Amino acid sequence: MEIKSAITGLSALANDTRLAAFRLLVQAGPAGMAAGELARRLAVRPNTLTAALTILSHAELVTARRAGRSVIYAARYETMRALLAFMTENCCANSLPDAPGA
Amino acid sequence: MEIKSAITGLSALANDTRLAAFRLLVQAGPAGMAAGELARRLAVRPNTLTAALTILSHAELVTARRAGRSVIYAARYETMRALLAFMTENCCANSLPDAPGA
DNA sequence: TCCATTTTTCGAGAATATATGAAATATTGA
DNA sequence: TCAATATTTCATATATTCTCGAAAAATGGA
Repeated sequence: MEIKSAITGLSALANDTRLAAFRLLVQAGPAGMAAGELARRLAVRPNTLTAALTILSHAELVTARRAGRSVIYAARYETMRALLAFMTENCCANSLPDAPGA
Repeated sequence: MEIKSAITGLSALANDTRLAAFRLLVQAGPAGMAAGELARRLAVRPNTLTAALTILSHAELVTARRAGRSVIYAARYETMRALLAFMTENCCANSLPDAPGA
């Protein structure tokens, strides 16, 4: 993962609504969750949630698929895994395992 | 780590200058690096770097100590470790190990 | 087709973030 | 004390982010 992608991912998750939405989607698993259901659980307006999901989607942290009238969103685990790997490898170098400054 | 701290940390790292500064500090190890040296390597103005370091410091991702005329900054590995742990546990639930959606 | 449901798009405004020049502060040594 | 070095603070201008109401678009069923 490149720095640019990492910052996009970090930015996407660095927001209450988006982080909460992503966590719910992770819990929901591959089956995902409808946008409306997400909005209800997070107590945010539909259009606000759409904005949040658009940003998460642009960061490739979620996918969207239509099912009837609903749009089902699901977490993209691979991207999250790549982001965590980047942070561990590039930001923690080989420092964290030994914890020299902890 | 609480959600609030996680978002503070994610926000702090979600910026080119700050992420680059943090990476340099991680590479520098516990010895840290002077603000001026960081500014030179990152090719940013001193006051811009101060702003970046202030945000990282507020997120408890770096520490500062004065050494003569210089101020030495160092990465706080413990906070970074806690942030990664939070992201792994709370955002990836138990999903990532099995990679059901990858 | 008509209507209800679900989600998205649009436009606007408030709030926040970012980078800057200039000035101020802290430290050292002559 | 004075000057040089290193960093921070301040005020500001620009840019971006965030949320919202209203309207539009997509879908399914009567």
